[in-house]
Amino acid sequence: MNAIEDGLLSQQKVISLETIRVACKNCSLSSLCLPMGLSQEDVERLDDIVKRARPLHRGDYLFREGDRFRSLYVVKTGSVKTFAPSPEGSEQVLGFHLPGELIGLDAIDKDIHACSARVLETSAICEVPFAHLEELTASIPSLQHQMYRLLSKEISQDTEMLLLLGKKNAEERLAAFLLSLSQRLHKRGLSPSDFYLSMSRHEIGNYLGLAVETVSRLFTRFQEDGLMQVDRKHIQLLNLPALETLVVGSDQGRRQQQQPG
Amino acid sequence: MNAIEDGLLSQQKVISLETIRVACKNCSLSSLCLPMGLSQEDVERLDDIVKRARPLHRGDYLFREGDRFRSLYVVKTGSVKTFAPSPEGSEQVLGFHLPGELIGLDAIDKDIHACSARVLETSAICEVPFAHLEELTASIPSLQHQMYRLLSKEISQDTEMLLLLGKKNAEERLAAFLLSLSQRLHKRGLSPSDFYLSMSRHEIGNYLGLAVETVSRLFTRFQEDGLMQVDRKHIQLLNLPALETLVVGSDQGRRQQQQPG
DNA sequence: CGTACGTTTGAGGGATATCAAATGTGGTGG
DNA sequence: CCACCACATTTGATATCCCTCAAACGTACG
Repeated sequence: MNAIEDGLLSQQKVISLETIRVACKNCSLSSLCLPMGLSQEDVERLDDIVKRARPLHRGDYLFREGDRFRSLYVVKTGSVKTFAPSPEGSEQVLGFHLPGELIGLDAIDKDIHACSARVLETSAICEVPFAHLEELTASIPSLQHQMYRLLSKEISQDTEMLLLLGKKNAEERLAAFLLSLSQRLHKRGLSPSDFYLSMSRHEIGNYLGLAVETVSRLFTRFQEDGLMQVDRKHIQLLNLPALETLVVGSDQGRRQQQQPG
Repeated sequence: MNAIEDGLLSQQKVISLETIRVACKNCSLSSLCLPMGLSQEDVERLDDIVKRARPLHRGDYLFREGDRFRSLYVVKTGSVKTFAPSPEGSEQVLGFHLPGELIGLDAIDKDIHACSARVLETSAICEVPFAHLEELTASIPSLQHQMYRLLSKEISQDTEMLLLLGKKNAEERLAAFLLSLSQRLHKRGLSPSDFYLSMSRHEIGNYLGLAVETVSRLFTRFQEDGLMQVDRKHIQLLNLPALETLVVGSDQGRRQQQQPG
């Protein structure tokens, strides 16, 4: 289960690890290399279009807002944040991207990047020229389906985030954030309860729609409550079930619902 | 420009209105029927898979959360809301869908609907069986590209909404909501400044992450300020430029930004 | 015509932003 | 290696936006 995305495995027939290994010989795009039903040949075609990962460093840009859209990017190791300029200077952090995750899908429509992507720590990133990928998907139906699923999944994730920002209070938001990181790292075979944050408190707050101070206070509180151990960027989640309970909330963390017709 | 989506026309070579008319003879999916480069034959193939619009009434469900995913839906006339159950009873309104807009893209990934779609007023809705559409896109490259763009566009829209919920205050949110409706209606050839709201104040509040009372008070205030005329569900926007100014905000409507590395 | 519900308006309180300042940390240059 | 600076984080005090509670009113529908 290590380097493999849950969602991609589910609903798919079992395939040999060999197939995966070959497809990922570039460690290129675990998200894309799993479309089942690909022949060895197809897998190699997919692999061929992927540019090998080059190491990037903190602060480097994958692309900037306004750039022409050319490629998707897959995080191999490290992490990346995407953010959009809010009118007038300030920014909205749109997401943090961990190993195995795809960046740039939102730019297909306009053919221009509407957000910027910046590397948070030394990272290895693969580039997938979209034009090539698109050609390939036209001739490999299962790959096409995979692409639809990836795009659709991105929409689902945004939807979840909308729910978070629209309905959750500060406590629930931070708990959800921590659990999300935990689960995503776990999928990649890393520890779900012991990890380093590559982003600042400021960036976390921005992402969650909270002030830095609120984030800081919550970290302190969570620690006091025995939910986690915080040491600078080093995080240890001591009570995952409790965090999950927090996220669900008593459902009255904030605001109310609407009624039928 | 009437029944045609801006975004779909842009970046596309000019085509004859005839082509569009044919493709839309079902009034099926104006969002999908515009992929340029389709032969007359292709257009007919696309058209054939679309089930004709049937009239639905307020409260009818297009699908419910948990339903197996089979089709996308295109609003022909009327309006639809989508909403997801928040854990424990309450709901989060995810979106309001006006004529020409597509519903259901988020369900492709899991093959199960994660949200419900409910008709807000008597509406005509077209159904597009996704399996058929997918087959078709495999053999018509430009249609495939169109699908990618539609999915991508959905992501961009969610992203914008994230920014709204994360960074805007109540006033800015409502102004943005009104402008969004205005612009989308305008695209469909309807008045951008005079329309009826098919959703309740409650639903608007839920969607925007605000309490009903706040929405109501803001309507009152906007009216006092001469920005709009409100009579029950009937809305007249009297000062679109001023609303736009409101949306952009002085950029300090709420919260702050993060800093570089 | 009555009941239910959607909307509006008012009063008050609470969650979280904002302001301010102390402390901790990492990097730089002397 | 230390002094220094910039900045990240934490902590405290205060302000404010918006939610919550409450009630009146309007409207729709049986």
